Amino acid sequence: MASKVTIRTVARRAGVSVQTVSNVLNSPHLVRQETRAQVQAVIDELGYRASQAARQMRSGRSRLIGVRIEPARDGINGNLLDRFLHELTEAAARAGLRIMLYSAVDDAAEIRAYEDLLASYSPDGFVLTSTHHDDARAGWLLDKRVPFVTFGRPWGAPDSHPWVDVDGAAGTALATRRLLGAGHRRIGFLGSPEGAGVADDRRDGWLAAMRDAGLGPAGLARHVPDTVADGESAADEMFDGPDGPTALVCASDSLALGAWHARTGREPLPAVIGFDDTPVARAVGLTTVAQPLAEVAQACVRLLTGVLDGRAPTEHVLLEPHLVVRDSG
Amino acid sequence: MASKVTIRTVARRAGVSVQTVSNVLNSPHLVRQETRAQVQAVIDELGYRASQAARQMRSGRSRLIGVRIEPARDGINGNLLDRFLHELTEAAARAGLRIMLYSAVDDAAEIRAYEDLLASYSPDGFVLTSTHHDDARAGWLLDKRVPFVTFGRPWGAPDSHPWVDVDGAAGTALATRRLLGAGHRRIGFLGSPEGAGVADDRRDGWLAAMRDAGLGPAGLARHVPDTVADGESAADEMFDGPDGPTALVCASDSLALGAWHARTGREPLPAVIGFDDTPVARAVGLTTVAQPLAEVAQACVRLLTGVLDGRAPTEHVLLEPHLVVRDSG
DNA sequence: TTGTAGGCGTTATCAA
DNA sequence: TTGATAACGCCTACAA
Repeated sequence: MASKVTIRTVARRAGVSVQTVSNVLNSPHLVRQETRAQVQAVIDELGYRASQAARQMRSGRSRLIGVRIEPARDGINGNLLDRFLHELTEAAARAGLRIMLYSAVDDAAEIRAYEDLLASYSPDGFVLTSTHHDDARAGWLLDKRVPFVTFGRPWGAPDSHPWVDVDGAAGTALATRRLLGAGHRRIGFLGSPEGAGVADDRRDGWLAAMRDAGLGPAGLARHVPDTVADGESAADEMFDGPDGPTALVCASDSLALGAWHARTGREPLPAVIGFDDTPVARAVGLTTVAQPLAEVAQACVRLLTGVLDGRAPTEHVLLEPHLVVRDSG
Repeated sequence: MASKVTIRTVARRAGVSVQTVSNVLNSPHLVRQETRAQVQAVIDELGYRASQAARQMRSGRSRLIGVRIEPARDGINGNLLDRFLHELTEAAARAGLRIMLYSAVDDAAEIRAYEDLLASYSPDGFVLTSTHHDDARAGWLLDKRVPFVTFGRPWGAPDSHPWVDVDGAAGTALATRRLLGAGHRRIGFLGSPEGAGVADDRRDGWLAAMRDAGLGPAGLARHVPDTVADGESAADEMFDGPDGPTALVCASDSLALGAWHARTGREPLPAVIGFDDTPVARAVGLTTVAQPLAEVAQACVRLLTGVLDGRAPTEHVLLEPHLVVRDSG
């Protein structure tokens, strides 16, 4: 292993003081053009990079972002967060930040992870996913004045931190309007249990689009646990019922896949639209609502760096989803 | 923010020197039982944790593991690495290690990422995934004496680093024997192009199982790019051909899903078995070969910590996959 | 068994 | 515009 290149190595080689090298890196405007170029050449030649550990000791900033990786649940929807993580890693890298992973099974465990991480690696901030009602995490971080952004609105809580989210209601409205345009009138909605922010948001988009079209939604909505099996049995019942729907807007690809199974063999074939554009949707040819994950990730990084730089502590971003049209509706 | 708790805070509060606190943490056996309990009580009370930055400056160890997160490709098989990442995060945490993410599009970019990371955050080691022939990464790391483990054998290269892998041949043999047991005789194999280690390995298992059963594999193997569309058209051709297979062992769930589409409507219905137990397989009811990812992750951590502690530089672990039986075969 | 001194590599302060 | 010096928090010698 080549002996370590430190700021001193560079300084000596360039014939300047270590402070000058540090300035070239952190405050280039303080250094004379000529000196700067000279020092930069040595830096490039030696492939010098400042040690994060030393830098952090002095500056207090780790350039680390903590992100939770969830245990693989259902596997269909969980995939969404994995794709988000990919995008976030790249967006963070562009801002000079690295992602550090931790796992936790619930809010309380996640808060313990914060304590642990903050006291040892001291990440500069966190990106939280899957916000929900009575979310204990935001309050804790706010209280400790730890910078963070959430992917997901602060459901039912005041707007006291930066967040990025995708307009779920706009997504289901998009899906509903497409089905209306195709001539459907009895368009059902299949979602997860009411009370969760995301679930209600997606239902409201369908509801609004139906009402805008002058249609009554009576009896056309069902709420079941977010699994393929529950989706299938609920869709079967809906299709079988009197005045059953001819098309179904689903709040997730898991439910939509259940509905996709339930519709086979029926005549005429009911339309089904899912949500999240997961690999499963692509694989079976399910029309679905897609979230702009790359944009979400970029916005998260932008808002978080904003907070780190002491700007705009409660800005937020709401992005529009779009429809990916395949065979099912 | 509560003012920072350092080793001095703890020392003062416990009425001992900082050295004693450090010893309680790092060499408890040097400290008298009574003193140790006393100091530990203060540590717990204050929630003290040693600063990684300071610790790393002294000890040179970051307790960080670098892991590449790949751009989401096909989405079906890429999911495997995401699940592995979940397991790895947890296994690493149990060993007091944290995962730091980076992304790279090819070997060269990944090596640049190593240089970058090693010079700034200096992770203690790396976990590499997706090893392949002429893999430039292992050689580079070996040369720089950077500790690492691979999930994947050193295909075609000498056994000069620790690795963990799943026996792909055993997996396809398992699948083939199941089909043989169900009475099939013309069992085809659908895999990705030959020459890649993983691809050949999985083909060999099918081949061996066929020969063991006294059956000739002539004309029963096809190799196409690893996508659903290629899988579908190849499977269609195979099923349509003279003496076409009545069952298909596939080297991935992507190919198997293609075959799953191709088989519908045929009489009798051909059997199809996939590989990797991805969410898509679960969703459509595909029988598939599952890799023990939690065990792989644990083994990776065990081998890597072994290297970090200066032990067993070339140990390796080959794990057995198992069959997840669903509807398709 | 406990305490003291020094240094890891960097950046902020201040002086030149 | 540049340079010397101190300090961040910890751990390893070494001394008591």
